[in-house]
Amino acid sequence: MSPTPQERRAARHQLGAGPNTSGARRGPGGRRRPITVDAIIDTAFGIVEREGYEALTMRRVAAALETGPSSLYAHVVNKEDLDELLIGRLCAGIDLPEPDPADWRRQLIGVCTQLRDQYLRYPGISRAAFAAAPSNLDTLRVSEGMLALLLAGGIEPRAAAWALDALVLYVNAYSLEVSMVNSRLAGGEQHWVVGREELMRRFAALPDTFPHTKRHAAELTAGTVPDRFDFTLGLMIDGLGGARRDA
Amino acid sequence: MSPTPQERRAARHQLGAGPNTSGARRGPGGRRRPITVDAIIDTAFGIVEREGYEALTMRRVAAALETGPSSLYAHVVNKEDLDELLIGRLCAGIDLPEPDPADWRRQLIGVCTQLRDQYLRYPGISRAAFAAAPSNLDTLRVSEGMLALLLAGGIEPRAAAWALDALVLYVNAYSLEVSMVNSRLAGGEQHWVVGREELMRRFAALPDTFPHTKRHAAELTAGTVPDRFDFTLGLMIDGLGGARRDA
DNA sequence: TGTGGTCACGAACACCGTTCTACTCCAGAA
DNA sequence: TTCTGGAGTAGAACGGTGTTCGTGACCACA
Repeated sequence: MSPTPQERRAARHQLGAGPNTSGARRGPGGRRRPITVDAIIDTAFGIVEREGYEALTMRRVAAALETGPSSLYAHVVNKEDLDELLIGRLCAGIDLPEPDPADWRRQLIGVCTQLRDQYLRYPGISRAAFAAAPSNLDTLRVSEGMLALLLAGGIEPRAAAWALDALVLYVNAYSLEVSMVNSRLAGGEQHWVVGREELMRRFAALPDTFPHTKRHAAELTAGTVPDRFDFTLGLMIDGLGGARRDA
Repeated sequence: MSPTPQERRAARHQLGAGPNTSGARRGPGGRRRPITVDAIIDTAFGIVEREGYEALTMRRVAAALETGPSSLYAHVVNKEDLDELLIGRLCAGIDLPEPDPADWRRQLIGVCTQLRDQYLRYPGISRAAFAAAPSNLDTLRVSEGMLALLLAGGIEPRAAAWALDALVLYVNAYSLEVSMVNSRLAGGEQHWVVGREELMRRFAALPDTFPHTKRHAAELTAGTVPDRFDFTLGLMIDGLGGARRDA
């Protein structure tokens, strides 16, 4: 009766009319809490939050659940499937505002910032977001919300659709890069990632083949990381100015 | 006398004043061509070009060189190091135009397009570009060239530096996503990636919770993939309009 | 001719995702 | 109450990964 993992995955991509099957069944005697998809997702999130996406392994999840790796495959098709479930739940937690035509830019930036913060909370998970198919219902929900904001801002539908793609892609890429740099800063003792002042010193010490990089070493290394995020989002959204429907 | 792989890596990041050591040493009797860093890079590129970045394995490279995996570690520190070498050589092949203040936008788009085409020629290799440190001299050369174009366009240095980051990040992300979709289209027989018409049909069949996605299914799936690339680049570069130095 | 050092390579270690197969345990039928 | 079937669990194993260790061959030079 309970659907096989493959069926659940299909439902996730096709139509959300599934019965949801949220009744977490457990034995009355409570001998040992049975493995559920939700339990798998929870422990997976815990691992990623603590040790990063690189550490997210089927074996690690199974060990945290005090079982063997093979037990997971009764609930999850794949590691790829697990990734998709994680991205889905992450997207499900995003607040989508009611579009306000007078404030759509700030609203849009707010959604992107929520996404970024969630991605950064689980370092490296945006790598899984790259692989997530666009037909997943949870990610589609976020896309729909962002599309609504763009349309409320009077952006022409075709430009809105393409800008949506660009924004989502940038948020993913930004989060992935920040996560990678952070993890290398934390993990390696004497790794190749260097601090800002060291990077600036190194830029200034470059040969004369790099005149602009040398001269503007200060600007190149200036600004906090979130500053750059806001800057780029502004860049893209302001670039949409020419694509207004009423223009 | 010949530098250890670690020393070569350090030289790659610190100063390009190294003697280059391009003399591919080989035995006069020519019993068997010795393994060189260049030979490793060449065969690695071949593998990625033919079978994608996922197939790039130390063992695969070693097998193509008719040796064991451990033989590579005398010339290359790591797989990460090999990745960096690949990105470096790829960047070394990029043509950087002499900045023309009247044509800097087209020139900049041209450089980005070159990067994209190289990334797409070696599917999935942009994943390695994400991990490449910005202190690599070859990637720095490309950054320098793009920075020169932005400055020639009269963009304020700080905005130019941040826009540079944003552009490079977007090109990487775009290439990675396109590569992933392509590989899934080619590899899986009945995979989850669906064609455009099927995706549009599925969008149109969504429940009423997705009104905008339903209504604009045509726009959402319209346009070729390179069209979207040019659109986003234009978005970002046009958004720079307000950051002109002379404005 | 000897010798030292560089390089190559087979074997092994610890991991990974995934599958096969046996086994437990409980719900429902007789 | 007993039997039976099936769902869920788990151990062992397969083929793959990056990386290291120790051994061995080879060539340039003293």
